Amino acid sequence: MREAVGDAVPANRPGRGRRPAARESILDAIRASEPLSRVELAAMTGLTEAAVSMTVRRLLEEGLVVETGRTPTGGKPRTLLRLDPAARLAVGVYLDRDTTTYVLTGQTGGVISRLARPAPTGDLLEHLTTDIGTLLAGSGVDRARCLGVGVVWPGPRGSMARFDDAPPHLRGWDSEELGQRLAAGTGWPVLVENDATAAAVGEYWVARVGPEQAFAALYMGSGIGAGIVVEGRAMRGGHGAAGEFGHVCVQVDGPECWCGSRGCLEILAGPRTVVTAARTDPVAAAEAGLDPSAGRGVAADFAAVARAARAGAPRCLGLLEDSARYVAAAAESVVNLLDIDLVVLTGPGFAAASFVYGPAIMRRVSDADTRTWGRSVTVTVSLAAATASATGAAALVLQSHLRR
Amino acid sequence: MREAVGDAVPANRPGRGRRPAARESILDAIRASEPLSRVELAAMTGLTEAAVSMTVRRLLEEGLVVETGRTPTGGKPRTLLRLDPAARLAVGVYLDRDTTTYVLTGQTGGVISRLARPAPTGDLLEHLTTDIGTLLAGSGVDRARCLGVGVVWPGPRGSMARFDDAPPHLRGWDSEELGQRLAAGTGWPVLVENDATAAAVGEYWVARVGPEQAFAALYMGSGIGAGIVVEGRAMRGGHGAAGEFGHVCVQVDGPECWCGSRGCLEILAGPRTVVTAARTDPVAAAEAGLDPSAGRGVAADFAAVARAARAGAPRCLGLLEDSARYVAAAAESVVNLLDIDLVVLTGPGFAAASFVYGPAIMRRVSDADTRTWGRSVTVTVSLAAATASATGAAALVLQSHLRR
DNA sequence: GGACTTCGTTCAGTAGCTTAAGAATGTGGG
DNA sequence: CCCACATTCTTAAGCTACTGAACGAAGTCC
Repeated sequence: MREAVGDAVPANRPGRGRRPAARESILDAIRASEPLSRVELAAMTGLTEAAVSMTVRRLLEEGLVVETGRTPTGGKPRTLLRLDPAARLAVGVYLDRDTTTYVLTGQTGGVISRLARPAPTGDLLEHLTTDIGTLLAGSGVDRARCLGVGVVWPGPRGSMARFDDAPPHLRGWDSEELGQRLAAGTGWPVLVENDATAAAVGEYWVARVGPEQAFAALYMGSGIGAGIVVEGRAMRGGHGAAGEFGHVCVQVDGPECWCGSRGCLEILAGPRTVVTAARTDPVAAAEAGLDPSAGRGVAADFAAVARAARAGAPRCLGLLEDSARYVAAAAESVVNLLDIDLVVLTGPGFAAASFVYGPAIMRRVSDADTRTWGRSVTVTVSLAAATASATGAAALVLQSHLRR
Repeated sequence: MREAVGDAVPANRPGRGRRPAARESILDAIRASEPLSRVELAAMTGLTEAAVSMTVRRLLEEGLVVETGRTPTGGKPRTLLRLDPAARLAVGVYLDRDTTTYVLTGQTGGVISRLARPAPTGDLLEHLTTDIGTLLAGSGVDRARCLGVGVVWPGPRGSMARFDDAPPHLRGWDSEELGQRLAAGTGWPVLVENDATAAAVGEYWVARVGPEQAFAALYMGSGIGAGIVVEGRAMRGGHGAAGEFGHVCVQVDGPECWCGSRGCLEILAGPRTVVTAARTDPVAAAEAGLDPSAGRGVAADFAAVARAARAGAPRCLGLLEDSARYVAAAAESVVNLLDIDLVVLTGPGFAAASFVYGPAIMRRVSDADTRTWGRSVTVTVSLAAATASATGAAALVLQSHLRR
C-alpha cells in the first residue's frame, strides 16, 4: 500500500518462497557494525550459524559482501565480513529551490561523485535524465551496478500544486508522477521522498545507526522538518506526510502560520523567519552583509546570518538563539513523545548554525532527561549535513534494494 | 529485545520453522473486518487462496475462528468467518491510584466480567493473585482458555521509584519485576504496559481499527498520555517510554513542570492543573461542589468539574475550555508530526469531559487540515473510555498471543 | 604431535508458503 | 431434471528458507 514509487519489492513477493528475512537482517547488521564474522552475525540476528553461512555465501557470490581479514580467537580465527562499497551504486538527486544536486554513492553511502546544477528552467524530466547520465558517465562506473535513483524535494510527497511558494520548476508536479516518468525515462527504479525523511535514512545508513536506536533527524533547509526512524524503519505516517516538525505547536496562541494553524515552530523560528528578522533589523543585516532590498534566497541569507553569528556578531547570534529556544522545545516534544535516543541535526540550515542549535537542544533535553526520565539522549550534528538530502536519497535506494 | 515481560513469543521462534506470517495477517484481518470469507481474506492479505484455506483450517481446529453463515454469489456461496468470542480469554488489570479494576474479556475484546477493588494496602502481589482468581471463578469460565494477564499502571514501564507522586501501594515496584513475579504466581504470561499505550491497543482491537490507519489514542487519567499505533504496531520507543504526550511543550517559556522542563501540556492543562484551578477558584469550586480543604483525588474532582460544566456551570466550562485549547494544540502537533489519521479520546478524564475536548481538538486540527494538508483527520471518543485501560491490558494479551 | 577451542559447512528434515489442478456448491437455461 | 457456468474452497506436488546435529577446518597450547 504505502510502498514508494518504483519500489519493485511488494510485501509478499509472488512466485516461489517468501522474502528471505535472513538476507535483510544480515545485511543490516553488517551495515551497522561492520566488520563482523559469521558467528557474530548469528548472535546478533538470532539466526542459526547454518543459516548465516548459507546466506553469506550467496551474498559473497553476488559480490555484495567481501571477506576482509580475520581475528584470532582461542580456536579457528573469525573471518570478517564487510560490505563491498563499490559493489552496488545509487544516485541521489536533491531538487532544491535554486540548485539541483546529484550524488553517486557506493553501497556504504560514501559519495563517489557529485554534480551541482542550477535549477532547470526548461523541461524538468529531460534535465534530470541527462544530468544523471552525465554523472554516471563522468565517474566511469558500470551503469549496470546502479540500483536506482532517489529523488528528494522539499515538502511532503504528493502534489506540489497546493504549496503557494513551490519553486517554479517544481510547480505543477506530483511526486508520484515525477517518479514514474523518471523511472520510465531512465529505466531505473525511482523513489521519491521528502528531504527530512531522506536525510534521516541517509544518516541512519551512513552513520551506522543500529535498529535498536529510536532516531530523529531534524532537517533545516528552507523550512524545517524531521525524519523519524524507529526499529530501523522510517515513519511515513498515514499518507507519507509524517515529519512535519515545522508544524509542531510551540506556542498555543502564537502568530498565525501559513498552514492555517497558530504558533507553529516554522513561523516562530524557521529559517525564513530568522532571515526576515535579520533583513528588517538594520544592525543584523549589516552584520551579515544582507542586502535588505534584494535577498538572495532564504538558504543563502540564513547561512550569512550564521556565519556572522559565528564570527561574533551579537545581533545575528541573538536571532539564532531566539530561534534555537523554540527548536529546542519542539525537539524535546518529539523526544518525549517517541522516546527518542538519538537526535541528529542535519540539512544546510543546521550545517551552518548547529553551533547555536546543538547546545540549545542538548541543554533543554538533558535537563529533564537525567532528572526525570532516567534516559540519556544524544544530540549530534551530521557529518555531511549540507548534502544530507542527496546522499539520503541514494541511501533510500540502497535500503529498499538490499532489503529485497 | 523490546518484548514485554512474560511475552512467550521471541521474534525468531527457536525450533522448527519460522513464525507463520499468514496466521497473524488472517487473524488481524478478521478482527478488523469480520465477517470475512476465505477469498476476501486472500485478497486483503495478499496470500494465495490455498494458504488462506490451510491456515483457516488450523484456526478452525483450534477453535479460534468459527464459520457463520454464507453469502450468495454467482457461484458457490462464500463461507463467512468470525472470531469465536469465547474461544480465548484474557484478564486485564488496571492499577489506578485508589482503585484496582479487573476485567475478563473474550477474544473480540468484549468484557465478560468485571471486578473493582480498592487499592490494596497490604501485599500487592497477593491481592492481585487472589482477585484474579476471584474474577475467573466468579465468571465460571474454563481457566485453561485464559491466555494471560495484562497489567496497566499509570506512568511508563520501569521503576515507579523515581516518581514522587507514585501511589503508595505501587511505590518501590518495578514493572518488569511485578510482571515476572505475577507470572510466577499465577502461572500465566503477564504483560505490563502504561495506561495510554494499553488503551490505544484496546481501542485498536475493540473498535476494529485497521492497520492502514495511523492511530493515536489520547488518554486522560490522573495525567495525560498518548498511545500511538502505526501499521498495526504500538510505538513504544527506545525504552518503552514513548507516548509522553503530557510533556509535549505547548509554550516555550511556560511554567516549570515537575519533569524539569517548561511549558509542558501536563502542567498547563493536565487534569491536576484543572482541578487545582477549580479548587482555588471559589466560584468554580462551588459549581462543582468541591471541598477545597479535602479534595477527593484528582480523578474524582476532575469528573465533578466536568459534570458541572456539562450542566451549564460557566466557570467550570471555562476551565475545561482553557485546558482544551492546550490539548488541542498538542494534539495537532502529534497529528502533524506523525501524519495521524485517527485520534481517539479515551480514559476517565476524556470520558467525563470529551464534550469539551473533542470539539476543541476537531476544530484546531481540521482548520489546517483541509486548507493545507489535503487530508482529513477523524477525532472520536472511545465507546468505553472510562475502562479503556483495563480492557486495553486484556487486548495486549490477546494481540501478543494471536500474533504467535 | 595431539588435545582442545572456536569457527564455519554440510546434510537431512520440516514448516510455510507457492502454483496448478480439481472438487464442492451454488445459479440459470433448456 | 440435468447440464453448463461461475465461484469458492481444497488437495497435491514442489520450492525455499530455515532448523538441528554432526562434521570439517584452522588455529592455540602443552
